Amino acid sequence: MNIKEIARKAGVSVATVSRVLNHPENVAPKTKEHILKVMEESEYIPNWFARGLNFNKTNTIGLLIPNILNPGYMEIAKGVEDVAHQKDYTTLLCNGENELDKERKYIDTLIKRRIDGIVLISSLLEHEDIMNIKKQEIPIVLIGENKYMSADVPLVRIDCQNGAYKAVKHLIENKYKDIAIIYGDTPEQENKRKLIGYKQALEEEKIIENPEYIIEVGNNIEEGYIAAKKLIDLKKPPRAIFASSDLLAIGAIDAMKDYEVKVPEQIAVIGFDNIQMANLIEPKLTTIAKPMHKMGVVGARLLFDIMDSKDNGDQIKPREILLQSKLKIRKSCGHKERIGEIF
Amino acid sequence: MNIKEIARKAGVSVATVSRVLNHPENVAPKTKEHILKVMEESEYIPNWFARGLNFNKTNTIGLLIPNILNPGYMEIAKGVEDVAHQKDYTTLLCNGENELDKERKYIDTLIKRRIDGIVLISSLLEHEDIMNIKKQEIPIVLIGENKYMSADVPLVRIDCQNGAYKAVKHLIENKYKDIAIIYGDTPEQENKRKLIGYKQALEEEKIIENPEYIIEVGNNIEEGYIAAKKLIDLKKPPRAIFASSDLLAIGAIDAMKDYEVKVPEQIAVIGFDNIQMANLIEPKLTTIAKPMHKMGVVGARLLFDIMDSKDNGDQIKPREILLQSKLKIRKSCGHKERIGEIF
DNA sequence: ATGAAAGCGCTAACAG
DNA sequence: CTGTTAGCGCTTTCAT
Repeated sequence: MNIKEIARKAGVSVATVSRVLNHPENVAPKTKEHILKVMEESEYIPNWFARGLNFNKTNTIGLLIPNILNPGYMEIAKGVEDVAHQKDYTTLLCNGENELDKERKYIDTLIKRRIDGIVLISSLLEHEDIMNIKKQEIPIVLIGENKYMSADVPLVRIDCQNGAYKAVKHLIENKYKDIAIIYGDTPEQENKRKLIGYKQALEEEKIIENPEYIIEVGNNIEEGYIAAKKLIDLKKPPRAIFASSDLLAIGAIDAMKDYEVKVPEQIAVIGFDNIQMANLIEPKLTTIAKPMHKMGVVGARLLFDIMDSKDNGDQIKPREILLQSKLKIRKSCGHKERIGEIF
Repeated sequence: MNIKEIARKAGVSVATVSRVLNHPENVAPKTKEHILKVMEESEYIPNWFARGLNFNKTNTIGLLIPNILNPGYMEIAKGVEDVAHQKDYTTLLCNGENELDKERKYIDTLIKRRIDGIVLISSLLEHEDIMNIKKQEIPIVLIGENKYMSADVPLVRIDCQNGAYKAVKHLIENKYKDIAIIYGDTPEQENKRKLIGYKQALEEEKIIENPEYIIEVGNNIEEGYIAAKKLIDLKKPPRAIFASSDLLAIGAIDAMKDYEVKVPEQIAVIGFDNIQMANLIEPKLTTIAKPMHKMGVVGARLLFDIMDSKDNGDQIKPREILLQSKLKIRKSCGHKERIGEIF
């Protein structure tokens, strides 16, 4: 069933049929009605390719994420999708699986399919890959700390420094002074920022940094465990630990359990990320929550802004949008207040 | 950059260029090399729409799932994606959000985009929706218990009856006899099957059913809690509970904690689904694990089979594929053996 | 082995 | 307000 047949059945020209599809205001109401009815009856669906060939637009954006099984990333993805869906765009979700090759292959696919824009979440792509995309004149925005970063690509990210600062401040407000940090996220940039935030908070309170209290590790539960063990074994162990990720914090708490150090009575632990698990372990983990969904929403909006301005031919300069994280008070820092929880 | 320009640059006709893309064996090696080089230099990317317009094929399948934030569904999705990706197909992931309207809208989008096949996971779609898809001659397969089910649409699902049977058998093997069931998943079909499996196991062991031990509820933590409370309060409480979902089991365990009933010492609890949380609560939940990823893989393979046979013009009759679940022994049933866990 | 040309289904400029 | 027609970029017969 194609436009020609509809035209024939309706006794009009293909142009008129096409018009009711694209500029219905330019068609006489009566003819329009009639054609619409014929379309309905014939269950006509305009050929996607033929339209695309004319418009050169797919109404599709590509979204590359590192891991679709990670609910955190999917929250961002949902944010992107929500915006896209509302604008009648379809989202092509690509699972890079944290492998550069896979990511590259997906980008190729996206370019081949002539998607209208790309959102990259924490991707491993390098300068040349990004340049490839830009060469195709495909609007692009990065969400989260990507491996490649520069001022010429728009970026939405979390203010990790401030997040870390807030975390440590919270510890201090709860009368902890001997505060250690276990840090070591990928990517590097975030690490540094968190460390800076930590130092900033200490400094502000005139607490002198203790190098023994600063431990850099890889980002997983095991290393959190090991690091915490080290801290416990110090001559003068800290009274509180700021872990730069919930995974590390969970590892740390695990170590405390094994060595019978009470959390938070003897040592307080605060994490970062607010992963689901944080609310399930005992004691429930106080942590810094990142606005994942919002990142997606803001990133997608930014992308659409760029796409629009590209359509209008005006130049838009790449922006960096900084989103703030939020302190989520639970039990692991012994604070009196508590957020209401499900069970 | 289009085929015409390449032809001009290479000093050949567009037909020849097109041939090196589609039937390279029909082009003289030398010309081929040359054209390939020109393409490379010009960074030529064939127009997706123009090709589609000729081939009438998108190399894309649609995948509708109820909730992208649910890692369980995403595991299935990953299975589908893995197969598709390997076959050089792109997957369009649609987040139905458990709303019929949204699902319908997505299906429309998919049909409009002329995707080559559809995988539906636990969808709410009804008979007429499915018929709509079939009318377009789009191959389709269902994964999991969908609202609409009939023998004329291929289906991949879990053998819930056997899963329930295995769960109850496990309890019996651990010397429990007074076994209650709390059941109430969506969708209905699964419920029934689990109840049947439960009864089957009891019967086999000549255990007489106690109607007080059979409680039907909605599928959430709270109702699990309430149901467990009821069971505790019985004159003769059960010694073990089979919950038809981990959510219910977790609610039940929660109730036990509140009313100081020891799990598994006083009452054993077994769940169903093996959600992530099952491994995080205390005591770790023994449960029935469904092969989610495999469901996706098998479903996708089935879809590609159908698509292939459609291309070849041969008829394939709809099949139902039944996948088995697996007992995951942890702590909540007091079994001696234990599966090794991460921490 | 290669080229000319028709056609895939639709849109839009142009003419009326 | 509507019809005619020239493309959009590519594939594929049919010649040569």
